[in-house]
Amino acid sequence: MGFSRARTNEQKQKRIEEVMCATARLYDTVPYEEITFAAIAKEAGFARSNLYIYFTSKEEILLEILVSDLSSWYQNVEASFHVRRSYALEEVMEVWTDALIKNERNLSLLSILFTVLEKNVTVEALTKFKEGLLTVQQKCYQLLQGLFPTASDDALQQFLVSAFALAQGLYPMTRLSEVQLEAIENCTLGYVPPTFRDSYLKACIQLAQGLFVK
Amino acid sequence: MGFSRARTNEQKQKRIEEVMCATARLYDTVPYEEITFAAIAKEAGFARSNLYIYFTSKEEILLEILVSDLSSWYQNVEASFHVRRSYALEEVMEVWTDALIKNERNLSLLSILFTVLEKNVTVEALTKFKEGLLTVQQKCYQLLQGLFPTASDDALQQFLVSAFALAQGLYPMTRLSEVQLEAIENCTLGYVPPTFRDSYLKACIQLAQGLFVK
Amino acid sequence: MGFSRARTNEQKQKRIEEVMCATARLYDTVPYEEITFAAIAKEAGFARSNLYIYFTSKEEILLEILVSDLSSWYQNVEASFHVRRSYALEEVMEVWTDALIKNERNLSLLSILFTVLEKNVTVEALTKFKEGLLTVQQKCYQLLQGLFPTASDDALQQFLVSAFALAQGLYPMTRLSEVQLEAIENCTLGYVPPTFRDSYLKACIQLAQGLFVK
Amino acid sequence: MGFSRARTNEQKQKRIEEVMCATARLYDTVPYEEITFAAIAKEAGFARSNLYIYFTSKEEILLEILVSDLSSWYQNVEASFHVRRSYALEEVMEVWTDALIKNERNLSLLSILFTVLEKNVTVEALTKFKEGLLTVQQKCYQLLQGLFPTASDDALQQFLVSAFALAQGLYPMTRLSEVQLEAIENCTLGYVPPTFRDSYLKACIQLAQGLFVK
DNA sequence: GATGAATGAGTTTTCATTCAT
DNA sequence: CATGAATGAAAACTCATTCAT
Repeated sequence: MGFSRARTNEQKQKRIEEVMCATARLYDTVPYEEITFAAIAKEAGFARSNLYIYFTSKEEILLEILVSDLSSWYQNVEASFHVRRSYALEEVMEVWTDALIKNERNLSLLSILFTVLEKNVTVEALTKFKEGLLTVQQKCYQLLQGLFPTASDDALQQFLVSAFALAQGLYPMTRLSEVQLEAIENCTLGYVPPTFRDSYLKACIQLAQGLFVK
Repeated sequence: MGFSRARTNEQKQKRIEEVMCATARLYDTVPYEEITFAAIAKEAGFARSNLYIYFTSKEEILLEILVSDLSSWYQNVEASFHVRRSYALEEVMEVWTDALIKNERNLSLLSILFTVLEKNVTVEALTKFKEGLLTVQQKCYQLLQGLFPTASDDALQQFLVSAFALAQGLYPMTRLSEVQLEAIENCTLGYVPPTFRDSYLKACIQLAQGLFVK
Repeated sequence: MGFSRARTNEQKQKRIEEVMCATARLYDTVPYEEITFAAIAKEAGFARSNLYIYFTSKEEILLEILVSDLSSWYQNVEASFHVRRSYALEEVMEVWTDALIKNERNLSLLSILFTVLEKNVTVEALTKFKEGLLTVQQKCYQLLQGLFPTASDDALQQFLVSAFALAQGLYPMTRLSEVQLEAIENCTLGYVPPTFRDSYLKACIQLAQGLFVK
Repeated sequence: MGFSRARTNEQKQKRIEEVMCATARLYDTVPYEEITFAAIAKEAGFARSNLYIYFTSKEEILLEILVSDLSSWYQNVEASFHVRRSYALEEVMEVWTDALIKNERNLSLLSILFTVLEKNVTVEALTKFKEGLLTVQQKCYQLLQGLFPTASDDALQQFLVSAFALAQGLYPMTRLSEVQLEAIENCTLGYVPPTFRDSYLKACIQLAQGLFVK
């Protein structure tokens, strides 16, 4: 009962997804350090040692989740532009931003991508991830190229890098834990944490101006 | 007795600095997870249990180091502008950027500030840190106000947030480990990692344009 | 049906030999503890669980290998004496020793036979092995009897036991790992590890003197 | 209650001895693979993690035990010869053999010294052990030199190596487990396991003849 | 105040073995 | 017969933390 063996490739794929789901659920509920193979196994409902068949570290799993999140984010963005007409810069940036906000886990994972996830992973796993990441990045590039045909290649690249870096840096400033909020309240100097949508949108519009400079 | 207490406090302060130095040294040489109370104690040359008198977690120590790094960064920036004359936006941004680059540990710590450091620390320690952080931030604000007197408060705040977020997000994209570099090389799609100075400077100049919009 | 069973038995025998070969290859290349059912299965190229049909522990496999090694060693020795003439004691011992040296794995397995292999094996497997071992031993006895017709039964038995025990004890003293060699070098007291051929030959000649005592 | 902290060096030494005793007790009662840090800790009555302060592997502990056993064996042998007179070869060998038999654990550890213990140990630990081993070996050498003044250096060395190798190889042939005994009984060919004292003594006397050859 | 021995909890990892297919 | 996913158990090891001195 309860547990059928993963025999065919599809079943195996299903197992992998079960692990990813369990990990994602954990990621949404407990702090990062509490995500261990033990916790994932418990959440997924199978033996810890069984996980080793599919993954070799939690970072590997999280990278897999991130690729999937990024892909669906991109599809979201792309879908918003299928109509054949030209868009104002502000419109484009709003779509871009709102698609990001739609999947918070995506933003959250991006925030620790280079500092945590990529630092604790084998070359093989990272190569696989990068392949996926660069694919999305390239699609973004082509999409922007279509939307802003007058922009130079360099400017587009520069925008992409800045827009991602900004998202990665800004997001954790705007999603604060209880402890962080309390600490801010305790401060004598006033501080109002930024809102992601507002700050990111404004900054992106500003950065996007660079696309139209000769 | 008053004298004795002062002497004790001095000694205490000296101890604290020794711990910070040792931790900073470790941070510069070993990966983050390898910084443990055991390692710090060994590096500082005294008993592990002794550390508990001064700090309760490694994050607390790193926050302390970060405040100090940020302060000296700000002093660097400020010192560059003591002359009484007006500066071009590009000039200001270059100084700002180059001062950041001067202390890489500062950038590195900022990159994990909100995602790692602030998440594993007591309210008390975080409050103390935030107090220091906000002080520096306010000084930055005032400095920029002096340099760009026509900019609105909101625009200045928005710039500050974006500029910091960008630094935090961009830096780890540009300082890659061996594994990261190897993974990139393995990829079929080409990818050239951005340079911090170049990308950051360009983006900041772009962001700073927002200071002059009505 | 009888044919089919025969065919099955042949296949089974082939499988067994594949396992033995794979294990022997492993034994020659990796340290003992790294020889696991997982490693053997991988080396042999079939499923781990499949091994359980043929063997129940790695020691069982190694015992099988050892019997085979011992047999071929004995054949080697015997073949050297097929000529109808009498041999000097020294000559006999040289042949005996050189045949041993020819198959190092044999010596290596003998060195752990009583201490490791026989301690981790079922009675059934051990019985089967002992049967093979005693057969070889008896042939040795008869060969020596032929070569030294004046020697008493007791003396021959005593010689055989000593000669084997000596080989088992001496061999590991002469095949040292990197770590062992380094440790020896580090010692303040000088130590030159013995050479197997030289030490064994001399000792055997000495032991064989006992064959001619009344 | 029950457990005072090891503060002074003597107390620390006492702890080390407690660990060694516990390990020795285990060695006498359970098969080798069952001697783990967990088992030793349980036997010694302290926390497993505490063991890591004193030792880093069970082999290290067993080597320590072996040095101690060897030393007491040597003292035993030496003490038997304090009288100022000359001894017959047979007498010497009897003393030598009986001293060996007195400490069975010594013989048992020697039997796995080169094949098991020395293979799973750090260079540092092994160096320390070898230092001790060579010291005993040298004393043996000098003792034999005194007893057999006409023997050449080479012959003495050769004898020592052979005598030790023989002990190491012979002992496990004579101390058989239940399983081993049962397997022998099951065999169609008869086999009577040798007795250590008898076989070793005879072989040693034979080997010692080599001391008087020019 | 400083020390370092001692602890307990926890994680990672691997193995032999089973069992459904 | 053969497979390989799944399991449970256990080993090695490390860390933060406490506590007697």
